[in-house]
Formats: sequence, structure tokens, C-alpha cells
Amino acid sequence: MPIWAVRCYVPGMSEAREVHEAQKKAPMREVLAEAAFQLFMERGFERTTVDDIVARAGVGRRSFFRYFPSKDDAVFPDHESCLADMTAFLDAADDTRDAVDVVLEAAGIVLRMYAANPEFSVQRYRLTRQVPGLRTYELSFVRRYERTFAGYLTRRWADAEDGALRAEVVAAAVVAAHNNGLRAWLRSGGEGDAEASVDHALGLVRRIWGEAGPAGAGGTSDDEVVVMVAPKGAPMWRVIQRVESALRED
Amino acid sequence: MPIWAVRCYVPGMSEAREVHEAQKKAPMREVLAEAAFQLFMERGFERTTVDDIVARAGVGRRSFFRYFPSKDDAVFPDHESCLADMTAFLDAADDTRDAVDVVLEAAGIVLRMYAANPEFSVQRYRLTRQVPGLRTYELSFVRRYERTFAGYLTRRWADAEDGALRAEVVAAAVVAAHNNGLRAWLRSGGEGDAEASVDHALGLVRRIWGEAGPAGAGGTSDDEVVVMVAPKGAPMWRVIQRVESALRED
DNA sequence: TTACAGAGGGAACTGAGTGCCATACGTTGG
DNA sequence: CCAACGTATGGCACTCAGTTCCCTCTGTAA
Repeated sequence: MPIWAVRCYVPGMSEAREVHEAQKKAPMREVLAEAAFQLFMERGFERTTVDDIVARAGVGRRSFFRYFPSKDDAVFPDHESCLADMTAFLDAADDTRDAVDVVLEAAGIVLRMYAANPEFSVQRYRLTRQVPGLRTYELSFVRRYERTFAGYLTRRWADAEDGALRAEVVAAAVVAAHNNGLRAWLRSGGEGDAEASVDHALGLVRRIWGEAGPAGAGGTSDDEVVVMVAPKGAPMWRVIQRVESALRED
Repeated sequence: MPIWAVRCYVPGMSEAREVHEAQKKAPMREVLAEAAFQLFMERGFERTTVDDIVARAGVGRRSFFRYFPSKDDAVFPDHESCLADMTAFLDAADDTRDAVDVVLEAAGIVLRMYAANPEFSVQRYRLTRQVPGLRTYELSFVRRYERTFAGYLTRRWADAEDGALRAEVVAAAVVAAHNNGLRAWLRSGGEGDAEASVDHALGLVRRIWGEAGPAGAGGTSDDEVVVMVAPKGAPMWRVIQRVESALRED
């Protein structure tokens, strides 16, 4: 099966569709995205015109722009709905949970979108790396994810000192770590475990900013204490490592 | 003096120019940037065409694209040279210094670019907020700053475990904090102290990631130790605050 | 005076994105 | 059966950013 046939993970639209209506015409948005991606792979993004795309899809030129606000959007047909999913998730999140944990879980939504179609994600990654315009366009989506995280954290930390600042810094750190893990997986050709790669990267953020503390010892009593000794000039991240190991050895 | 007359801080090009050649024609790049910014303020970005700009500047249309790769670039005429300055600064940086401190200092280069022309920066900020395309374009510059930071930190932490990951997370955190402080200053209309606003924001990053530790006690001996006690379930950032105050009370 | 180089001007072209209107189709109501 | 209507689509023409190619002008060196 060609990879562009399963590129969108919207419910009820791929091969899981009922068999008895299998021959119904695919939604035009899908047809267009498929044709576009085929052509981008064959000739490259810049040397593919919108006219080429609609010619292959067998539809009118005007229809393309009804389903995609720009040519670039055809490369990222799923980000918009993923962003909506994430917003809904954060709106419905349990506000008694660790705020950073909630955001880390929200980042997992994005990861699953990529991991749902490894071949497509990898090919798109390679395409995007070659086209500066696409990198910029993708960046604008990344920024929107970041803003969504920051918005949630700002709400959660509304009363804290420098809450908004901390929210933005943490959101940026989460995005950077997530993308670091994601890119590692994409560079590997989508072979390894995407979840593990990203979890490892996000762990760094979680240990520093998560309320549950380094070892995730959320359930322990507040009365317990840890005593730690560190050289005065020690780097802070090393202090954190030491606190972490101190907390782990219980 | 109109604000667009001093918008670029490149050496030897503004009113500091020798008087005896004061009547020499201004460089076309400046003339174009001035005309463009005037028009963007008057009619808005989208309703100003490149033809409008070159008409006001009194030059040929082709010349615009000789000096600016795109219409958007006319809004950010100084970012490219600022990026070059920063790259040079990091290339020449003393590698025995705290890597994070070097990066924080490099971020100051960007801040000074903005602070050099408060009125212009504020007006451009308001313009950019209204035009999604400009936000995206500016974002691509921000990303290049971030990549530059990350590149430097990756070199410095080449031997450390997860050095590249840490580099990217710290670079993102620095950029987020810097922009948080910068935006606060821009929203205030450029009235307060930009340096103070950004320094406060960057302090958060410095305390966590800087090697000199929370209180900046870089000069103290490695033999000295600090003992700290913390509740086991405490949030890490609160632990850090406590370490900070412990180190301060010497 | 010629030769040359480099800055600028200008016409014509490509292609993305938009606005407007025509057409086709399915549905509802008479 | 037909008319009215909303929706999906196609087609055309337009604007404007960005590019290509070529021209002119001007200052400089041989």
C-alpha cells in the first residue's frame, strides 16, 4: 500500500472504513494531499506547481485552495487537526495533576501523529529539510504547539511568581526536547522506538521542571526530607543529578 | 528626526558619518527600508506593494529585490547582520568561560539591536503582531538565533552525556526567556529598562543551567560545601530556589 | 578613445493566491 | 413531476511577489 493512502489518522477515513462502502469516492482533501505528496517526491516541492497537483488529482485548480490555504499546507495536512486535538486535551485536563506532566502527555499527541505513519513522516522530514520554505512553515506550527503549552501552563501558574515567564520557558524546553527526540527517530529512518527516543529527551525536562521531583516520587510524604551536600561551585545541573540520585536511593 | 533614519546600527552609516560628505546619497538599501517602513505604517503591510515602495523611494522595482530577498526582509533589515555579529562573537568566545554565560551574553547582542532604536522596535513590534506572515518570518530569524546558540553549546558540551539534547533545550530556554523579557519591554512602549527586563527573565535560565550556580558564586573554592535539606516531594524549581538562598547566605 | 566592470532600470514572465460567477447535483417542498 | 434552494465544484480573470534577461549609465583603467 502506498504510504500516502494512510497519511491522515482522522477517525473513520482510512482502510478501517466499512467494506460495503469501500468504493465510495475518497474525500477530495485526501485525493489532493496524495497527489501533492507524490509529485513533491518525484519532482521536488518547488518544481511542482499547484496546476500539476490538480491535474494529477483530476480536479479544478480552484478546489485545491478550498481545502488547503496554501501549497505548503498540503505537506502538513494533519497538523491543524492535531493542534485542535491537543487544545481539546489541555482544556479537558485534570487541573490537580502535575502541570508539566500534563504538557508532556500533550506532547505525546504530536508524537503519535508522527509515529502513526513512520514512512510518510520520514519522507516528509527529508523533504522538509531540503526546502527552507517548508522548514519555516513547519516552524510556524511548532510555534503554535509551543504557544498552546505556554497558555496552559500560564493558566496553571497564574498565581505563581513569574508564572508566565516560567510557562514560556518550560513550553520552549518541552518543544525543544520533544523535537530533539523526534528528529533522532526520523533521522534513523523511523526504525527504532519513537516513544522511547522522545521519552528519554523529555525526561530531562521532567526532572527539572516537573513538580513530582527528579525521581517521580510523587506519592511520598511531605514530612520526609532529603539532605544533600554539594561543592559550592558545582554546576546546577550536576546538583540536580545529585539530588536525583539522593532521592532515588530510598 | 524620523525614526526610520536611524534604524540600522551598522557602523559608520548613520548621522555619525563625516560632515563633509553629508550630502552624499544615502545607500539605496537604507532609502528602500525607510520608504517601506513609512508605507507599512501608513497603509499596513499587506496593502503596500513593492511597486509602492520603489515609487516612494524613487528607484526601479528591480533594485528592491537586489537589496532585499523578499518584501518581508524590509521589515527586518538588521537581523541578518545581527546574526552575523552573534556568530562572530560565539566563534571568538573564550572557551574556558561558563558556556551558558557566553550564550546569555550573546543574547545581549540581539537585545542591544532592539534597544538601539526603541521607537522603531516598538512600532515594528506592533506591526508584526498584526501580520501573521511577518510573525512567521520573524520566527525564522528567532530560530536561526536558537540554532546558533545550540551549535555553540553542542560544541562546548560535545563530551557530556546528552550534550546535544541539553544544548538544544538550553538554547530554547534562553530564547524563550529573552523574548519574554523583550516582549514585556516592547509592550510597555519601550519606556522601561530593556536590559533589566531581559536580565530578570534570563536569570531564571541562568540559575538553573549556568555552571556558576544559583548565586553566581563562581569564585569560591571547590572545597566549600553547602548542605541543604528539602522535603522529598518538593518541586525541583523550589529545591533550586532553596539551594540558591542557601548559597547566598555566606 | 576604447574596454571593461558594476550599479541600476525595465520589460516580460512564472506561479501562488483571490474574487466572482457559472454549473451540476442532491434535497426539500409543493 | 417540478421548482426552489443549498452545497460542492469548475473556470476565468485578476493581483502581486519574485525571477530572468537584457539594456543603459557611469566611473575607471589601459
